[in-house]
Amino acid sequence: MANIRDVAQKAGVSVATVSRYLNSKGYISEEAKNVISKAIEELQYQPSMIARSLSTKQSTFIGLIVPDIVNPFFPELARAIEDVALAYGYTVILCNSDEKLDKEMNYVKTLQQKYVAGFIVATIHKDLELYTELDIPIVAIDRRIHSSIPYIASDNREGARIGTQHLLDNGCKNILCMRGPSGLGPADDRFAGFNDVVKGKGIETHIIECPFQFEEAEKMVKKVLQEFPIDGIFASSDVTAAGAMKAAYSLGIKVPDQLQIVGYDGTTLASQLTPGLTTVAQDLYKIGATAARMLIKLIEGQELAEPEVLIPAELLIRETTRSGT
Amino acid sequence: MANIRDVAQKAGVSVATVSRYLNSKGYISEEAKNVISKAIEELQYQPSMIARSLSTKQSTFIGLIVPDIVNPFFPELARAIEDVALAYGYTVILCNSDEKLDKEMNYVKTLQQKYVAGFIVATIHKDLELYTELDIPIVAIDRRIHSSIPYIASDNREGARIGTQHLLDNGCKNILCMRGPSGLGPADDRFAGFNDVVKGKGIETHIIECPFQFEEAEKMVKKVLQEFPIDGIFASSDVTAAGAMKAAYSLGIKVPDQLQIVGYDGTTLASQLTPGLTTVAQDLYKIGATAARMLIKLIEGQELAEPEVLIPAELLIRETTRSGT
DNA sequence: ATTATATGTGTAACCGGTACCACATAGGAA
DNA sequence: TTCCTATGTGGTACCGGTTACACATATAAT
Repeated sequence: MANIRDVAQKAGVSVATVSRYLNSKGYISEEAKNVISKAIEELQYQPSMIARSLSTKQSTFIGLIVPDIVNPFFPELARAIEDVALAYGYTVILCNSDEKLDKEMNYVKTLQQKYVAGFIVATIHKDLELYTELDIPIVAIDRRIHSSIPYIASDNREGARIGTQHLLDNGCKNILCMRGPSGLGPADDRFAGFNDVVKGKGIETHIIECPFQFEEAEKMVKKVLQEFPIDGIFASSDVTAAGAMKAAYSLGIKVPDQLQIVGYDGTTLASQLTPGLTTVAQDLYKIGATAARMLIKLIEGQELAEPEVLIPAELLIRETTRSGT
Repeated sequence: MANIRDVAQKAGVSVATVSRYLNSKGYISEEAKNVISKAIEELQYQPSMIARSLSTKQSTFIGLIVPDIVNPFFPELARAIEDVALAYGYTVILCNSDEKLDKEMNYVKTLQQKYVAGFIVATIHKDLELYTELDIPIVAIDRRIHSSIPYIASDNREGARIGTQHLLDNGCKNILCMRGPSGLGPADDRFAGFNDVVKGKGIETHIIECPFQFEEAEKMVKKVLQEFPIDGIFASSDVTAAGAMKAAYSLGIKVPDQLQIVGYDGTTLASQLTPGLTTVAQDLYKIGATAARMLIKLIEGQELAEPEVLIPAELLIRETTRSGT
């Protein structure tokens, strides 16, 4: 492949001039521009980003660290990030951490060696020096890392309020809340939102703490349904809501006639279940896109208007709640 | 950050020796090893992959080009690829092509500029010079690109045979085959497998061509179910099978009592539906891991034992077919 | 004693860009 | 005329590694 010196020679100018042309920096005559662009064309020259990175100590790589891309929450996020990254000329490196600290640390180190320009991170590890002491821009998605690190997520508390209110509006009096793992920011926020709405309304509530896992959720819900006359379930993810639907089905409980269910996340899973799952949708694409835009701003040295942005959630009414039928 | 010259100076040796130490190449005395490793420790030295890449014209980046990571088929694949890449010291760059030729070309060019070591590609564009003339290793997953390019996929034809046979074994006499887009390799293979089994058995068959899309599938199936007394459906993806389940539900047709359904892919979706979807599972993780291992072999200059590997598919019997209940 | 071979180390060119600095020229201001 | 500034270009050190080559020295083989 041709290099900048080949281009310079062919065009009859110096490498400095070619470099200026490539970066639109400094003065160049129209004549030089023409002759250089022709040379580039003829040689099919493509500048080496590696050489550029070595020289400028900058790169156009963005490291994306997520727990597991297989979790249906993350692909859409990744997609959004990739889309805006591409638009700005960046490429995305995918890293699965399994929430393990050593994998995260390993990735951060490795990618620093490769001069990544910045990180977008979803992690449960808070206040880590690994992140706070990083000299590269970083933004946190879904889960807050530290007050000094910009954070983008859905407005989980408000979303949970909307979902819970929907259950109340549909006449539920005996509600099961399947909260997510306590200590996990979004799960706590959603649980708080649920409580905000339910408090002091004379509603009977049952709380169980479910991991974001289908089989586990199904089992736990089955037990509760056998014991109590539950007429509404607020699940803190679509996956666990799907587990609840299966539990109801296996007990012969009709959804939504006898039991109404609201999920959370707005993943495609919710739309593909039968009956369609009413769910509080996070605008995952928007979260991802916003995160990417914020990171790129930071990379390019701009100030952030808002160090923390919450994307509103939206209720998608389908067939597991009555007003949807 | 310290560089190799700092290390050399601190250790009292030359950069060449340090480089040899880092790459375990050539002769180095134990004494030199000790003094260098101490210097590296003290300076917290981390070699720059960028500089190394510039010099060697190699990198440890792998470009992964998929149509859309949001398609539930790809995250597991990506995950597997990422896992083995990590184990071998590579990192994965995620690219979504939307099956668009210009996006693919753009990515290939961009990543070449960044010296990626190789590509793993799922594309519908066949026989493209873009890929066949590439001077970087490349492997194709799921869809064949060209006979000269190694290919890893599930054994779609055999998988379809297994799934279809299961329907016959359960007594289906009037089967709807929801085949995927014609011209798409895996879809054609699955359709062929279906025909292999059904041919000459006196079974009534109906064929519709469905995109891999939920709503579309639901609509098309609904129409067919209203017209014909279908008792079995072979869908060529889990997503379209989910659509079929919804169509049956909306018509009051009981699954599996009146209608049995077999999906394809073995995505988590299939396990989370109610009732659980019987499906022909591709071992996506194995496909991805195999692809990554093959690519890395190529990158490292080894020969491939098999230029084409088919991973066997497996029937997961759940509740949409009768032997599963 | 001579030659071959294994072991061990250093010098410096090179990868392909960037950017600082020097230098040239032209036109306008003092 | 002299000085200043805007415009335009070139030479080259530098980024941080790799590696070919030269050059040792020690030991074994002839």
